[in-house]
Amino acid sequence: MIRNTRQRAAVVAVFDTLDGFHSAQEVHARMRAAGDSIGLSTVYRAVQALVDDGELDSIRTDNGEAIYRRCSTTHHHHLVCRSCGRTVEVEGPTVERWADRVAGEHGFVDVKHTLEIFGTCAACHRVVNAAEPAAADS
Amino acid sequence: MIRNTRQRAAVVAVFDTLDGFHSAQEVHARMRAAGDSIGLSTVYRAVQALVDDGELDSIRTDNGEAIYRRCSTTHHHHLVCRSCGRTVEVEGPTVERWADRVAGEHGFVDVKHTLEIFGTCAACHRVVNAAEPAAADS
DNA sequence: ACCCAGTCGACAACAGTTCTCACATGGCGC
DNA sequence: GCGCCATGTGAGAACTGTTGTCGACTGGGT
Repeated sequence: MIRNTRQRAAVVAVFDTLDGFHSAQEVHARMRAAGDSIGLSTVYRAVQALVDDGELDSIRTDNGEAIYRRCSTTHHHHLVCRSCGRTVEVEGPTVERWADRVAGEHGFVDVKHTLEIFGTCAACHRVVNAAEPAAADS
Repeated sequence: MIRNTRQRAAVVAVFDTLDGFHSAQEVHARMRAAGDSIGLSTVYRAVQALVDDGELDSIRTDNGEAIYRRCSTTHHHHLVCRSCGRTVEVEGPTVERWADRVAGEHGFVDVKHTLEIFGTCAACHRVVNAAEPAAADS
């Protein structure tokens, strides 16, 4: 039997107030910061249960950390500055359709995708150029 | 300067004889099994160097392990079956253009992106359906 | 041959995740 | 409402994959 505990509800509540992907550790830190006493293990367990239930979506970051998000939130992607980390959320119906179509053509069902765009934002690009005025290396 | 060492060549050689994705640890084990004395750190370093050079392609498995494979240099994306791991390489000029355009609109330069499509391939979907003929759970 | 920067490899350190186990508690029968 | 007990909790240990450290080694330019 699955019990309805304070902690599990709290984890759900956190994801309700957040948009986008967040790691289990981040959620745990947030709850602790908010004065909510909860164990890290419990966050992991709750998050996994939620993924099992299909209420959360999980992917892995580049460094192997698992991040989760509420499924129902609007689907979007991230445009991340590789220098300062600034993130812009972008939507792309074009991409969604393309991904679904391509997957379908290969007989795949229940399709999800992850797309992250990395670049250097205008501000950081200026800085880099200033630091290396004439990049005539080697 | 990048030196041409026995170990680095050996790692490349291993990937030449393998198809599909393989973890650094697996490559290390394989080399050791083949009587090739090499350190785990060295395998990691070699593999990362190869990824930097664009000679290997890396993604993360579901449990956070990094896996690599020899990769054609042409830019493409992966359509991965979340059940059996079967991978199809797909290309999408549409997506490339979309990503560049969106990034440009936000002032980002030197843009790269990662896109992975996950789904259940036709074969695995049949198996799942067979295993749960009438999903009247609870 | 000599030099030395780049490399190697055993091992330690580290981060994220999972496991353990004693204790707490939700929910059911009463 | 009360008690039982299966289930959940939480602190910390353990585990796993990866990265860092550091003394020894070596490829290759001179």
